[in-house]
Amino acid sequence: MSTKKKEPAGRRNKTSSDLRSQVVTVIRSLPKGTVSTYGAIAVAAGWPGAARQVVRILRQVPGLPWWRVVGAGGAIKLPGESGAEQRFRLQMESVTFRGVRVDMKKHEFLFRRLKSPKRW
DNA sequence: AGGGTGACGATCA
DNA sequence: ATGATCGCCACCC
Repeated sequence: MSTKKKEPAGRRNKTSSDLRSQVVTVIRSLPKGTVSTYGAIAVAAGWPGAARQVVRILRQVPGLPWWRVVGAGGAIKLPGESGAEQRFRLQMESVTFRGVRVDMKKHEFLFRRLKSPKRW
């Protein structure tokens, strides 16, 4: 074994395409009338801390229910017209707001045990 | 190689 | 609640 490279521990070494497909799957699993956050999706996809990548994927992959993904606390992060459209689409799915943010108490989709004791 | 960017997120003033 | 800062990650000059 010559020059064996060590991978930084703790970091996912899977290719971005793997993670990307997982993120896509997670996003597509969001039921109508529910929402999730960039960060939560990253965690659910096994990619904690990669909220920004979730955004990138969201923009790059067509056909995803992008409007069901909001910022932490239910904030609409999309600027301008796009943000208005997102809110409109959500309200169309009976998602309610509390001021400028989604009422997460009622609509946030909880993925299977993001944290919590054993068993996922 | 080096630096800038973003639909982020948590923390602090 | 608002704005600044810092940490994070992949992508694009």
